[in-house]
Amino acid sequence: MSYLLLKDLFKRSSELMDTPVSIAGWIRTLRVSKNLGFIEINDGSFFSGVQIVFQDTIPNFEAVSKLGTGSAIAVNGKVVASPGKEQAFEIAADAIEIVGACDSDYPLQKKRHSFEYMRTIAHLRPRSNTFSAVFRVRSLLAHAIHTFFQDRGFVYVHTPIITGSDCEGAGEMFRVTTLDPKTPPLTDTGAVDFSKDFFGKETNLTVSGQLAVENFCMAFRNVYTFGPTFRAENSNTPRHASEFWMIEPEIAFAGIEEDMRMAEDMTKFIIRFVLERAPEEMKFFNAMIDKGLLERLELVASSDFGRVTYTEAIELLKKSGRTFEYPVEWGSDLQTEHERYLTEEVFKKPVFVIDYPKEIKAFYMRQNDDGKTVAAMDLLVPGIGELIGGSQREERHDLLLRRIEELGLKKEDYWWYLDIRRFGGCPHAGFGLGFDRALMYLTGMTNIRDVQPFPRTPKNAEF
RNA sequence: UCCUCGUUAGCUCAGUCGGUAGAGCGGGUGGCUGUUAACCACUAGGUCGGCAGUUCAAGUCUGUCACGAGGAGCCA
Repeated sequence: MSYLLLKDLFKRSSELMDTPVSIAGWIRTLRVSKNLGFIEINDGSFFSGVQIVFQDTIPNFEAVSKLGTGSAIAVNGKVVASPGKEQAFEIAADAIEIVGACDSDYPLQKKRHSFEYMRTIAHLRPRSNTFSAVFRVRSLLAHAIHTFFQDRGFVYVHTPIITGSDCEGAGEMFRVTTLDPKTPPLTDTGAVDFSKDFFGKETNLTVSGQLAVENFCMAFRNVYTFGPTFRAENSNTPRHASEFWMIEPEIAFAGIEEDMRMAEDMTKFIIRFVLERAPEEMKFFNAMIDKGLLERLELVASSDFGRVTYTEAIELLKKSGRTFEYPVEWGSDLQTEHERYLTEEVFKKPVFVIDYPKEIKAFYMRQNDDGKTVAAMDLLVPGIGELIGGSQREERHDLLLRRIEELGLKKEDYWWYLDIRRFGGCPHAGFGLGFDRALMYLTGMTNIRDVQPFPRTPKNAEF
């Protein structure tokens, strides 16, 4: 048995007019009077649902009339022009099969629910308009990312999810172990003996694929990793989750300029890709979630991104005459309020801030000739602030080693990372983009928990 | 982790000065031949987040814990 997807029904509606079709989906709403009724079903393949009209001439009229929202049905019928105002066509049903009835305590109603409530029914929320649209766009955005890089010859690298290095340096990690927490093996000094653990050493879930992807970059030139990352930080904000996806491209024989060009091209590409392929969803977000969304995305997709050095940015902020909650001073990191001022009020478009003080950036970023700054870049965009963070990597073995020692890191932990600086090292650069945050930016959704299918946050892993 | 605000019917909320609880939607039953969050009538449904305290009396005041949301920090 094969049912037409509603996506295809809508695409081919004029050609299918007055012809028989079979469709299947879940009831969104049902209205019935004495001897005719209306059902709207949606199968998740398309933003809109389709209206089914049924008369008491179908054999199970009584049973169908009693169905509630959420029931699964299959319909044989004919595509006909609709006299109603809300839709161009509808399905005149010849037969309706009740595939799966829905208990009366189905929690999704035909009205607006709060996002907070929807999070408590994460197994059902993809059946609602907003979440249905969010998760179709999420899938599309992943497609866009892969298309952008694959079309440009990048090699997709599956960097490990379980890592043996605790040196990725980006926050608290989740430990991976098969040891019994009640009676772990102990060393002579009483510490847990991880040499007896599954991998023979301490292992964790990855917080970033960057160090691994840099190695592959030294073999394939242009690579990217796109996968889940994990942070055990107790962050309780609408922008943080304990599990999230990151995109991390890395390019060899290239520097910060090429890195920025790639970031700009990719940002514009994914926006256009989603606008073109999910116009119904994007219109819905613009109307119901975030009124300025389409205008803002069009602006970003069509403008040349600005450039400013960190030092210049500090000057601009100091001269702004604005009082910020956090003081502006060379050497301290830009706060969200500073970033938004720069991109929204000074430049009024996306802007790269480059050449940050080395003290506030990671050890692997390439030192500039001034000895004070590193070749780092952050992409700031209106409405959200930082979207992408990247850098040219330090390819000079001696300088990288010195930086590791300055920061008190253990060079033994980085032996393989340092090795690629000895065995044919070359200038290379890359960036990281939080996939879920990019999706928030594209949809106007303001909480990361509402763009992830089953979000993991502190104290929440119910689903 | 810190600060602020919340938690009352399945959902969204109201509840006055402290005096034993209300609406809309949803559910159930019935009605209706073109509906669009259909409509109309009837109806069931509550340990007011937990625990302690003040009081003759607590949904209402106090303390505390849990959970949720927003802001901050950390960051993606």
